[in-house]
Amino acid sequence: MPARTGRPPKISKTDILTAAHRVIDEEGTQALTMRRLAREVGTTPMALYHHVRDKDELLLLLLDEYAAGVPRPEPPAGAGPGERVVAAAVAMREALTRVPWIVEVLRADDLMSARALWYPEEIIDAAVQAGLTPEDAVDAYRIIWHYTAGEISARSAAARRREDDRPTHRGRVFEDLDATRLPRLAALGPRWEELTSRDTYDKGIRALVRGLLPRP
Amino acid sequence: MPARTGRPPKISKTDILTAAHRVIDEEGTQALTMRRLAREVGTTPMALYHHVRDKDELLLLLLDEYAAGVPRPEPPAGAGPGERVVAAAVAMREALTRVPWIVEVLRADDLMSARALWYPEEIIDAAVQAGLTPEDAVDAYRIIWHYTAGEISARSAAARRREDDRPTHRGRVFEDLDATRLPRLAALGPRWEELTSRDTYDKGIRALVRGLLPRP
DNA sequence: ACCTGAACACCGTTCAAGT
DNA sequence: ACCTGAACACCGTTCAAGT
Repeated sequence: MPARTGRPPKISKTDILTAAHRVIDEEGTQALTMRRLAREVGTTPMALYHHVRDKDELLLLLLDEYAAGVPRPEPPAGAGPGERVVAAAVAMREALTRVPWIVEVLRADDLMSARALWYPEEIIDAAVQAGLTPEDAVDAYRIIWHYTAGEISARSAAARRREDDRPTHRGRVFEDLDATRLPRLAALGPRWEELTSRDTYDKGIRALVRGLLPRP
Repeated sequence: MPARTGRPPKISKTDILTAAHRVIDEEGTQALTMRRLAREVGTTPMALYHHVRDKDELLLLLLDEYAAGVPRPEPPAGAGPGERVVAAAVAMREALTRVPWIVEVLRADDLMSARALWYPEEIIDAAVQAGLTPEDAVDAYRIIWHYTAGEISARSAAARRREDDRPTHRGRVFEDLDATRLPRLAALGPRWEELTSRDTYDKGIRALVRGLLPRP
């Protein structure tokens, strides 16, 4: 092993990732810029590029770091395959809910940190146990993933909307619905806000499992 | 009606929206910036702010304009409620697929152009016909919406990825899977790309309908 | 009433130079 | 080997002034 030469490092990858994590946790994904991050770790924007190729790579590293902190949970003992799928999906959603920005990074590549692949593994395995072919089990996983990603991103967008309290477009639209063209919505109108703020993830995932797995 | 006074307009809202539409169609959402749009219609960025409050309002107007072009399809004649839900969901997804950027605008506010509310109306109505309470019908619609939004945005992200052909993170991850920890994925590994490029929207929506509506 | 110009406070990234 | 400075080519938006 040759002696390390040249200028000694001032900042490390770890410094960068720690700071990035902090910024995202405190102010959300859109606050994470290379320049902001540089300020946070006390260097110039360009120093960062010596440690990561570009912003995309930074996000991937962040994702990996986060995934490392998610423990692989045990499947519920004595549960049938359907319950195993539900448990894995609920755990996956739970893990992602605290970090909805990840869904945006992930969208292009599915759940692609090697450390988080436990979720698809468990869902696919349970689906095969339930009697699906491997191909159908992959379809089932992808359908569940699409549902989960959609739910998380809708919920985090709704949370953001509640924060800035300017009147929503939705509110204005629901105030003057044409009751003859849209009778159901017009009748539900006053309760729409309340009805659509309920957490229906569980209900949806159970419906999917009922519809996707063969009846026992 | 008083005579119009002052400087005659050089550009109209319609000019702006037409140009915006063109830019998005040709180069995608991320190409639509106020400055770029100004160049396109032949003015300064600031002139635009005389016609729209800000970029968000512009996106909402664009959404509305697009929704106006989506005809209200007839529910399939003689079909049961389950088939009506499937048909409406498939039509909704079809309408959105050509304009995936809309899903991002929509995410915060559900399907909130008054002109596109036919989709939730039809889905909720069919669900009530099938025997659900209005509350359960709203849940069913939202679950279907989350699934649909997730599917569309995953698919459009995948399409974008296919365009720039640098090797994907996913590819690298799937090359060295730990077969003892993740046996199912390791076995599927070589076929993952092929298996996850299939269109499974229909399969998912049918599973949801089976799982959400009471059995006939 | 409508448009312009200059300005503010930002982005990600490249490139050449410094220690 | 690692960091810096200046620069490029962008953003959305405000504000004061012009026609």
